[in-house]
Amino acid sequence: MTQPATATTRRTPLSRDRVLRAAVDVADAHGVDGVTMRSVGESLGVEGMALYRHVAGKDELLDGLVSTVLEEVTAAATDLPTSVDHGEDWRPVARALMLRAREVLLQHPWAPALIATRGTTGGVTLPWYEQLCGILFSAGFSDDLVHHALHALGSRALGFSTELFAADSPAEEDPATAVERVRELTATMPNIGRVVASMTHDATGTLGGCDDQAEFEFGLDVVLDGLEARRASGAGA
Amino acid sequence: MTQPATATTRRTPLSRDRVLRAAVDVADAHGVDGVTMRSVGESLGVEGMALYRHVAGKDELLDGLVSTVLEEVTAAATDLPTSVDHGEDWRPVARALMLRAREVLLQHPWAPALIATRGTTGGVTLPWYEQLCGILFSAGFSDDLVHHALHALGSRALGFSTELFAADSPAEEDPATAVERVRELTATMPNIGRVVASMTHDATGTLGGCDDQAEFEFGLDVVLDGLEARRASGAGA
DNA sequence: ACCTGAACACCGTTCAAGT
DNA sequence: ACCTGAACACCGTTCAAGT
Repeated sequence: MTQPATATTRRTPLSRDRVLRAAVDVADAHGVDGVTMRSVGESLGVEGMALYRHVAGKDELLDGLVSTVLEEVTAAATDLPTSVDHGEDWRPVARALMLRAREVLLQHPWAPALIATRGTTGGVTLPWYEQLCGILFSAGFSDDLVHHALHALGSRALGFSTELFAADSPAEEDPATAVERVRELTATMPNIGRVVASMTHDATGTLGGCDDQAEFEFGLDVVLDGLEARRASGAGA
Repeated sequence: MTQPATATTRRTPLSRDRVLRAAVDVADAHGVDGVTMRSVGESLGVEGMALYRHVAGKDELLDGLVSTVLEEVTAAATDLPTSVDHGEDWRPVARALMLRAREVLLQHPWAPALIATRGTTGGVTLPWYEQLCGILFSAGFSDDLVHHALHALGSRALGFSTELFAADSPAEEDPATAVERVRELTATMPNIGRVVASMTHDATGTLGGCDDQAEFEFGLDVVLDGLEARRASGAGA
C-alpha cells in the first residue's frame, strides 16, 4: 500500500516552487480548504513539517498560491499583442487579454475567492498590467484614462465573481416544479418573475440557465465601449 | 475578572438570529478568521458548543454571516425608489442603489471575500434585485437587457473587489524611496511607470494614492452609460 | 429545553533529534 | 543540509451529563 516514490522523485529536493505547485494541484483537486501543510506535504511524499524549510507558514503558502496562479495569467498573455497600430481598434486586443486571463482563472475555481481575501496581489501582476497599459497608450489613451481603465478592467479580470445572482436553482430540476417556482416568484416579485419567465422561453427551456461566459463578455464589452467613448471624446474622467 | 453578565442578559435565550449578529460583530472586530464557534460563544457569554443548538455548524454559520450582511444591503435600499417616471433618467436612481449597497459592504470589509467563497447568495438578495429590475423595466429596458444588467450590476455591487491593482506600496513611504521605486519601475515597465508618474504629479504628491471610491464610481458610470446606450438603441445584447 | 464538560480528530507550528 | 517525530495550542464536532 505504502508505495514508495521512485528513488529519483524522492531525491528531487524540495523547493519553494515545487511546494507551491503541489499546493495548486491540491487546491484544484480538493478546494482551498483541502490545502493543509500536511496534505501538501503528503502530495510531495514528505511530512507536512518539512514545508517550513521552504515557506514561512500557511499564510505565505496561500500568498504563494495566489502568486502562482497570477503568474500563470501573466504567462498566458505573452503571445498576445503589447500594443496596437495607429488607428487600429484597441478593443479586440484588450478583449483577448481579458478573456485569456479569465480562461486561466476558470481552471482554478478557488482562485478568485482566495485573491479576494488577500489585500494585494503583490507585484506578479505588473507585467500583465504593463501589457494592458501598452495597448491603451498606443491607442491614444490619456494617463488618467489609462489609470481608470486599469482599475475597471483589472478588477474585472482578476476579481470577477460568478453567479452571485443565482437563487439556488437546483442543478436538476423537474420542469413542473420550475414552473411552480416561477409562479411563486412572480406573485411577490413581478419584475424578477418577468426576467425569469423570459429566460425559460429560450431554446433550452431550462430555468436558471445563465451563461456566465456570455454575461462576462457582455459586461466586458460594455466597459470596453465605455472606455472607447471616453477616449474618443477626450474625457479624462 | 470573570465578570458575570447581568441576570437579564444571561437569561435572554440564544437564537439563530442572536448568534448570527454576534458572529457579524466578531468578524467586524477580528476578521473572518476570528470567527470561531468558541469565540462567538464567548461573545454571547456561552460555551461554543451551545451554538450547535441554533446553527448546524461552522459552515452554516458562515452562510448566515453572508445572509445577514446581504439582508442589511437589502434593508438599506428600502428608502430608495423602486421605479422611475416616464422619461426620467434611470441612471442616478440605479447609481444610488449601487452606492448604497457599497456603503453597507464597506462596513464589513471581510464580506466580499466571504461572499466570493460561497457559491450562491441564497434568496436574500432577491428583494434588492427586484428593486433594481423595477427601476430598469420602468425605464423601458427589454427583458434581455434587464437580465444582462442584473449580472453586470449585481456582480459589481455585491462582489466588488478593492485594490487588486496596488503593488504593495507601504502605507508610510519616504518620498525619496518612492521616487526611486518609480524610476526602477519605469526602467523595465515604461507604461506602468508613466501611469504612476502621472499619479505622483497630483495635489497630494503621494504615491499609490488610488481613490477606491472614485474608481468604483468611474467604473459604475461606464456600465450605467453603456446600458443606457444599449437601451436607447434597442439592442437586446 | 437548553447549556456544559470531556473527549476526539485534525490543523498550524515549534524544536530537538535523526540521517 | 534537509527531513522526521513528538509535542502543544487551538479548532470543529459529538455526546453524555448536568440544571
